[in-house]
Amino acid sequence: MDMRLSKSFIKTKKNTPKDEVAENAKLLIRAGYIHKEMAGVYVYLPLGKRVLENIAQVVREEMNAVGGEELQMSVLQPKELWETTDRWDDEKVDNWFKTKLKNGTELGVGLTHEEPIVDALSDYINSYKDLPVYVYQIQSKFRNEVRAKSGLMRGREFLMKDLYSLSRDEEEHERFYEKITTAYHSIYARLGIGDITYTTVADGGIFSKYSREFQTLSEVGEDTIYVHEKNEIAVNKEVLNDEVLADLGIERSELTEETAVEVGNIFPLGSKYSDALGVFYTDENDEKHSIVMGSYGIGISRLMGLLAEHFADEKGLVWPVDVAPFKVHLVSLPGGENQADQLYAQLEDSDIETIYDDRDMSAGMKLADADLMGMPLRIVCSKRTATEGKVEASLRPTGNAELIDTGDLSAIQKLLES
RNA sequence: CGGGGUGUGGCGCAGUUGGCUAGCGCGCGGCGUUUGGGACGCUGAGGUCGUAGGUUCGAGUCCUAUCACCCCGACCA
Repeated sequence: MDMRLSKSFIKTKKNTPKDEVAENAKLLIRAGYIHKEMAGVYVYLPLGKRVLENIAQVVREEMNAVGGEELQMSVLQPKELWETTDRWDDEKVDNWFKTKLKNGTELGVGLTHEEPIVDALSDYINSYKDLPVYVYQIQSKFRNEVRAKSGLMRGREFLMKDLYSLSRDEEEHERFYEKITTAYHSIYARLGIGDITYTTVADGGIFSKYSREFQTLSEVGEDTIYVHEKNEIAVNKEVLNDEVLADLGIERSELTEETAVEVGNIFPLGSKYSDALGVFYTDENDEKHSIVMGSYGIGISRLMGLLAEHFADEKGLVWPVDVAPFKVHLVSLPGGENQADQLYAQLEDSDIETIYDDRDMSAGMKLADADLMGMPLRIVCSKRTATEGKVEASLRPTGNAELIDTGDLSAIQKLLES
């Protein structure tokens, strides 16, 4: 992909709109990653789109690894399905976006997909041989939040991965529940927040005693959790009581209070939805059984906001390598244009994704932009480096510069892996 | 949905007790000089002041309504 800044419409900004307060949105707007369409609704510009895709890809790989099959549900949903499970009423679920067909038929705009998933899969599930089934999608969700805030962290339209499991019994469900907990941790580890993300005991709703949240420590979080450092778990403030402590076999005094961002939540659903929608399976003896379900969410766009804000420094964004829209930010300064052109061609031929700042602008502005945009590795070509037959490489997190031989792609690769 | 606040060129802001042609910085176009940390000179384009009513000789400024946005709270992935 040719990504020369001189040809792209992307531009950085010095000022951010004054009505944007959340640090993640401010940074991403200034750096040219997103555009604010309205409160809680953002447009993903080319750079932002690539970040979103990269995060989604990490999630996708881990979901596939535990047997997930990706599909895409519809955003428009029929009212009847939700009436079956008594979730259509605004009294029950108050953040629906609802709309109507020309003939007056009411429709829901997807905010979650338990009912439609069960309904769609009912065509394919009859026997015990058809189970278990693990399906997921990565799709925009719409929720009519009374108050959008915190930039990408709480929008009205947001990208989410939701997986649904349909198992033969509690035991089979349990096994998958544990497996996906492990998969979630792999995801957070790959995104660079593994060490500050805790499996957290949270409210289980009506289906089970507890659900599991995945909470990442961050001052910008909306949740308060109590971390048990030794056991590497946490308890959401909402459910912190003697009973929970007893269930977990821990003491109140061992917990420390932290602020965190919910980056995932997994729920045991029992057979509420499958029963209500009349979807069962028959076993070897031709006996009818309920299907045990679970649902598993990860907010992709929220993660983007969190990562943007978490890794940023006073100069701008700092992306983890796996998430960065481009791995290398190549900058040409006067006298280094030819050297940079050549290197760009080489990088293009290899699979090292590179954004090339070939604009005719002052050095200070180009270097500041490179910092702001936050690619992991910056390479500068200038009169100085061209004369020496070297290029200057510096890693964004540290800023430490070193000279490497022109065209030494393996040195570049090595730096990216460090 | 309760409380608080803000709407003036693309962005950030100023605009006096109502007064004359609505300013400034950044950004943008042209020309020239510059070039390792957000360069400079000259020059130019761009706004019926959120919207709709009203008061007044006269409204960015006062009144009413309305819309949008932000913050705190409640709620939520």
